[in-house]
Amino acid sequence: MSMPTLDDVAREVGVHPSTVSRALNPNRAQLVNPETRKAVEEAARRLGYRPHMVARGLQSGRTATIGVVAADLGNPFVTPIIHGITASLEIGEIMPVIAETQDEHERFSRILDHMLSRRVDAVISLATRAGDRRILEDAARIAPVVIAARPLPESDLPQVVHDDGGGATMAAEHLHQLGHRRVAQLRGPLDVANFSHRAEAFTAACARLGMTEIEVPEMAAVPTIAEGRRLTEALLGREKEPPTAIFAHNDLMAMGTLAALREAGLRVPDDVSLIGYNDLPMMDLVTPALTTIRYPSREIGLAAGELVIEILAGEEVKNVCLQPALVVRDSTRPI
Amino acid sequence: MSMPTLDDVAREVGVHPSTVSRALNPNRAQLVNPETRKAVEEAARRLGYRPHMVARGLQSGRTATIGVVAADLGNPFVTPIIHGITASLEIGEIMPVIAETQDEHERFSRILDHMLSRRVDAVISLATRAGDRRILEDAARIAPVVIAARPLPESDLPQVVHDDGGGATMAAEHLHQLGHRRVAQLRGPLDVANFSHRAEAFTAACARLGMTEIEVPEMAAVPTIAEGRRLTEALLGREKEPPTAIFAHNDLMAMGTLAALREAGLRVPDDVSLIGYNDLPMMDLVTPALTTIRYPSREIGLAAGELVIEILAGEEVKNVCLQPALVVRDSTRPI
DNA sequence: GCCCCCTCTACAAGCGTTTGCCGAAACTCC
DNA sequence: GGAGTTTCGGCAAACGCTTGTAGAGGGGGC
Repeated sequence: MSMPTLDDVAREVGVHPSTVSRALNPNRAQLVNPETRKAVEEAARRLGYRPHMVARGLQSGRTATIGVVAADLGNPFVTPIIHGITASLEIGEIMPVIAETQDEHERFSRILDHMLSRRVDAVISLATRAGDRRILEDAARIAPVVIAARPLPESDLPQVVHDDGGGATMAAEHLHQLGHRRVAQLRGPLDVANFSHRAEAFTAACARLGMTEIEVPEMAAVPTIAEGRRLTEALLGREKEPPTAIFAHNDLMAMGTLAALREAGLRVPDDVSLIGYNDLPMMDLVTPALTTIRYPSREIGLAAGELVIEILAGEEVKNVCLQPALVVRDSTRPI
Repeated sequence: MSMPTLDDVAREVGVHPSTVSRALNPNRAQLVNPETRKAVEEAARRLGYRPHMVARGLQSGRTATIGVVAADLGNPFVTPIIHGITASLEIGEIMPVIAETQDEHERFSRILDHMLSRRVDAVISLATRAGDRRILEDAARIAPVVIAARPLPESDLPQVVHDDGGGATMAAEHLHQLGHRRVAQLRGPLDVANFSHRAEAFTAACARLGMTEIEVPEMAAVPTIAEGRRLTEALLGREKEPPTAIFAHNDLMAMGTLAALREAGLRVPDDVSLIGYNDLPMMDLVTPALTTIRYPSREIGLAAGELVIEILAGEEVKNVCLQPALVVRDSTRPI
């Protein structure tokens, strides 16, 4: 169960541990005689020596580890982001350490503490909410923090985000172009910046385009299928005449809307057009195939990983903002 | 950027670092005078002291970290498992370190090496293939290894798996009960034990129930939507008369089958019944809603995490085998 | 009043690396 | 052949923490 150390290899070869260390370190290997080096490598292989990254980390201050804070790994939206992160990190042999906040502030704080304790080389927050600003900025004084997926407005922290306002505007324009004039949006929790941006931009676009936005006073606590259903039911219950189109702040809620509309005897897109956000996997397979705004999840993850690598290399970095794209399928149609 | 250490706190209070260490360690705190302890805690808080887990890990040999090896985080099948793992690990304040093999053996081996180098306290392999037996058993001599999701047959390593044979049998029986007599299965890669078990059990059940199994000679390299489509097209191309029902080894392939059948002008379930495996999220939302065998992903993850905790606590553990369940929806119907 | 015991804290070693410094040997050059 | 340079490798400190040991001081029992 216990693994050989540098000392063991050194004893085997008959040299000093520091020599072994040098021989095995590509950057310093030219400091040792090729023959010794060969002998060391040979012995290391024979004994099955593996560097003790923990010891190295203590000495060097680097753990080749980054912390990834997600809100909820059960949400199909986050996986592709993490997938992107691990893909870009692989080159640097960095591995992500993952934790979930469940969107609870206190838990977020604990996780950040924990990660700093572990001396991760950097942290990527995918779970940022408006109220988390303080703890994130505090953490950033200890280790580099990258904000990804959910923006933190007006912050100096490096960010990898997406033009949520642009996406919501696309949605509004698409509906307008199809002739819709009475529309509604189902909002996600507004302390997640993506949703507040979407909400504002959509409302602004409605005003600009002369569409009537039917108020849906409530917003989702957690933007899930169940919440989409609930909000839709509330909307239908309140309005004598439903809107001709609904913009759901994400695809999950859109799925709930679909179910609620169906139950209310309304067909999509014949009676009501529906547009989502994110373009989750399989959204082309539901019926009707969902018109949505594509959110570049994997690319966000990739960019976040690359940003981290640049930061660790000491480079000057700039924020990244990726663009949405309208994906027209079958859930929207001309009025 | 540099954080206070035990020494800093000790200096602040005017005691020896070891006293600080004890004062801050709940298990040993009764060894120090309550007043000193109070002073220490106070100073630690004031300075923003955080224990250096790396140093502690070097000393204690424990990193409170486990390695999770997945094949591909892009596959919606694995996320719920990881979700379950992090949920169960949270209690022990253990965090998972994640890497992806992309189902490449060489990469798997590298990752395992890497994780052992990091001195993870244990490894959970979600990416096991038949050819990985050796490296896993070697690794298990260094750190506890738990096999989850994909079984490793006839191994002494602790496993958290699922009765794939039972699930495939359920599928066959369901089809038989609906009156189907000519059926086919689309197989995943057989060096992943789940698929070989499903394949064997399905074939056996067909024989037992007197159903004709139409051979699909090829199997998927990677069981994706595209592969499902490809296999289905191959099947349709070869057979003058298609089977009346198809069992796809997972839902992803089933989605591909659905598309291929539709393109060939065959309706599901009217012309061909289709049953998948896994019950991925949203499979109830596609059209037709997919009949499938539920795979308890989250529970597998939870159990794997719990198993790790027990192993680390030195307890004797036994394998876990969870049961599948038939989920009947709209893609199968009586002939 | 002496001894013993108990409570509390200090000391130091050790976990496995890395790395600056120094010395020994070998080589170069005239 | 001697001075200077290079090459190679050993030594030891340091990274921040835990923990066994030991010692100082105080209290209690007789």
